[in-house]
Amino acid sequence: MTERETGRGEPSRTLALLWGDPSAGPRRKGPGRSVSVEQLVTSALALADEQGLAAVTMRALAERVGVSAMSVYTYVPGKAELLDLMVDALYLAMPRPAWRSRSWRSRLTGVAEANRDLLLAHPWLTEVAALSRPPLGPGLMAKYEHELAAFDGTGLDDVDADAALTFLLGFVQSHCRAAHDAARATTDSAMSDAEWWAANQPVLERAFDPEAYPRAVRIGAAAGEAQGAAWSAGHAWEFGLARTLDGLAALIDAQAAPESR
Amino acid sequence: MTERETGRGEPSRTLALLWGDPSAGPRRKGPGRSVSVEQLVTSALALADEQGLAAVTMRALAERVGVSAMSVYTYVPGKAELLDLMVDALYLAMPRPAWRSRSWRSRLTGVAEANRDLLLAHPWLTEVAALSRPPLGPGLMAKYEHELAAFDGTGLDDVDADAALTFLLGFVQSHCRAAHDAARATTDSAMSDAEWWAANQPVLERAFDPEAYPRAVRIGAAAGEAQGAAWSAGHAWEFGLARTLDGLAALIDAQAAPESR
DNA sequence: CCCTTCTCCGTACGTCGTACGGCACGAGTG
DNA sequence: CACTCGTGCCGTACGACGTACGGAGAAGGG
Repeated sequence: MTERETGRGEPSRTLALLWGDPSAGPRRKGPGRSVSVEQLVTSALALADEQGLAAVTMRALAERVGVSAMSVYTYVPGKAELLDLMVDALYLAMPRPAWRSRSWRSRLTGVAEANRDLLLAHPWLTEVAALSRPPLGPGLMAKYEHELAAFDGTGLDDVDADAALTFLLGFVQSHCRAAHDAARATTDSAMSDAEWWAANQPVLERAFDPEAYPRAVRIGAAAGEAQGAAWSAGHAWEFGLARTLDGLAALIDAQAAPESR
Repeated sequence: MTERETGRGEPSRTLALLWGDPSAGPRRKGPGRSVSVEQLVTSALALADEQGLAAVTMRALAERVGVSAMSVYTYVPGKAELLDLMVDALYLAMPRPAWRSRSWRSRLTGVAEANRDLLLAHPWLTEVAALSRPPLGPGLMAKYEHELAAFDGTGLDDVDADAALTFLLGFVQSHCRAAHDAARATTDSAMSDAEWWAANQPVLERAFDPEAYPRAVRIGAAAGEAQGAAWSAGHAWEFGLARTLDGLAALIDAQAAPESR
C-alpha cells in the first residue's frame, strides 16, 4: 500500500490541479482528452456518496467515466491527490451566507451546522479527513476565509480566532464521526438488539457487572433508556454545541469587557 | 478489502476473546498452542508503535511471533478483531489514579491528559479509532468507569455526565489527530519550507491572495509566525482544554447553584 | 512528410486479507 | 495399548488493491 500523502514526487502537482494550472494552455500535442478532471472528481464523489469510501477504487472510477484503469493516471498523479480534489470540491461548494449583523453565537452556530450538514451528507469525509489534512485548495481557502469572518467583532486576536475556529470544527468533526460510527453499528449488525444481547449473555454479564463498574453500568443504562438507541446523535449535538459555545463565550466576553484583565 | 467491523459471523467471538472466555477449560484435544493471544496482541502493539499501523499485517505479525501467516487465524477471527484487542489492551493498561478530593476541574484535566498521553504514545490510535468504535472489553469498561468517576460531585445527572465525558474525549481525540497529522506533514515532506515555498510560488501566489482571502492570509501568517511551525500543538492544547472546561463549567456551576433555574 | 509528444490501455508486480484443504499431533476411548 | 478424531499448524491460492512499465495510435509542429 502506498502512503496517503499529498504532493510527493514532483513539487506538488496537486496544487496545480487544485488551482487549475494557469500555465496550461489548451494547446496540447497528442489526441484530445476523453474526459476531464472535473468529471473524474464528480464521479468519484458520486461513488463515495453511493457506496462509501471503500468503493472509490481507481478501477471502479475508471469504469464509471468510461476509460481504462490506467488512464486515470493521465489526469491525476495518484489516489491521494484524487481524494484531495474531492474534499476541496466539496469545500468549494459549501454555502457561504453573509454574516450581516447576526450575533457571534448565531454565526458560530451557523458555521457548526454547515459543517455538520456537510459531514452528514458525505459521511465518508470523516474517514478521509482522518488520514490527511486537506490541501491548500481554493475550496479550503474560501471555507477558511468565510468561517474566520464569523469571528469578526468578537474581539479575538488573530491567533485566538484561528484556535477558536479549529476548536469549533474539531467538535463538529468529532461528533459526526461518532454519529457515523453509531449509525453504521446499528445498520450492518444484521441482528436485533435483543438477539445480540441473548447470544452474548454469559459474557455480557461480566461486562455489565454493577459491582465492578457501578457508574458505567448505571449510566450506560440511563443513557440507553433516555433515548431510543444507546447513543442519541441529537442530544450529543445539542449538548456539545452548547458546551463549545459556552467555552468560547468565556473568552469572548472577557475580551469584550477588558476591565477583568 | 474486508469490512472493518467487529463480531461479524458467529455471535461476537471478539467478546469472548476480550473477556477471556470463561468456558474455555485448558483441556483441548490437539497439539498445544505455540503462542498465546496475549503474545499476539503484544507483538502487534510493538509493530504498530515501531513502524506505524500500516506495518501491522497478518504476515508481519505471524513472522514476529514465529508462526505461519495463517496460524494467526487460529487465535483471532480476523484483523478487525485483532485491532479491537490491541485497543482494549491499551485502555486496560492506562493509569487510574484515585480522584480523592481534587476539584472537578483538576480531575477532568487529569482525564484529558491521560488520554492525550495515550494518543501521543501510540499515534496510530487516532487512525484505528476513526475506523471502528472500541468494543465492550474490560479495558474500555475500566476506562469508562474511572473517567465517569471524575464527574462525581459535579451535580450532573447520568445522561449529562456521559455527554460531558464524550465531549471531553472528543476534544482530546480531535486535538491529537490534528497534532499527529501536522507532525507527519513536517516529517515526511523531505523538503524545507523555503524550498517548498519557492517551488510552488506561482500557484501559492493565487492561494495566498490577500484580496481574495484577507482574513485567511493574515491569520494564517499570524498563526505561523506566532509559533515556530504553522501549527503549534502546545497552544492548541492549552486553548482547547481551557475552552472545553469553561464550557462544562457553565453547566456544572449552574447545577451547583440551582437558584438560577 | 516525418517526428515529436501526448493519450490511452493491456499486462504485470507486489501487497494485502483470508478461504481452503492437507498434515501431524495427542488426549479420549476401546 | 491401538485407534480415533478434534484440533493446531501451514502451504497454496484467490481476488482485491494501487500503480510501474512499455507499446500503440493520434494529432500538432518542423
